[in-house]
Amino acid sequence: MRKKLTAAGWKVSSTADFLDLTPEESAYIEMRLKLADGLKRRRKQNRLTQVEAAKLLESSQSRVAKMEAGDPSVSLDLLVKSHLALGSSPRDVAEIIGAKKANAA
Amino acid sequence: MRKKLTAAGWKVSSTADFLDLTPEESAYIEMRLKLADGLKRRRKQNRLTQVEAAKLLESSQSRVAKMEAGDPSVSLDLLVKSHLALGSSPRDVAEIIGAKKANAA
DNA sequence: TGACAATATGTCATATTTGACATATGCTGC
DNA sequence: GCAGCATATGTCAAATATGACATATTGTCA
Repeated sequence: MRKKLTAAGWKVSSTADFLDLTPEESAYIEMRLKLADGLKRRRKQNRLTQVEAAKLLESSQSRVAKMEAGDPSVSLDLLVKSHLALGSSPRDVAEIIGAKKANAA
Repeated sequence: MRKKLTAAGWKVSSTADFLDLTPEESAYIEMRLKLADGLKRRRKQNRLTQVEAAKLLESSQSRVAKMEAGDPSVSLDLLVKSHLALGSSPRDVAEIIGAKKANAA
């Protein structure tokens, strides 16, 4: 599997090498990836499966998977709302966005 | 004019008294209002009119007005993208979100 | 190996968001 | 008063996001 993340749809490694994106575009995508990552961590903290989380969020397992993958079909709105619904405070969200990197481990 | 903000569409005073919203809902709305407010400040720092900002953002004056008003028809995506396009860094965005209040003056 | 749970991926009808436009209101200086 | 800008509000067709569903992949435990 290696370090081939290529976060779905955008072909972006969360490390650095973007394609030909403007700084704003990469900043935007990095923010999304950080939120996506954070969401997965938050769900696991709560010891929920994607199915259970989906129920809480009144959504579907597939969409939760897409959220956590940073899929382009997921909006910032949904990412942030999901964070709040899973117990993140606005300050938590701010910290996730402001943090240095999004790497998973 | 007084302190009657009632941020468009949602009937929310940015001070405190929401209607019957869940904590997550009010947190979400507060985040939006902070970003909306911050966007107006950012635009003014850059000494742009809404028309000029709209050109930069490849949008329209009316939408810029709605963004700054925190209109429900504006998504978090658009608010954040606009911030980045007007020169805010992700850290700036994080600070705006994490800040205590959104009051205008 | 197989069975089972968790997660991922693809598609689609519906719902929401978009830029654009018209038009209204406000705000200065005359 | 009335130009002239700047900002606000309402509407709409086109674009995008949504939950739901089917199906595929990936574990993991025996």
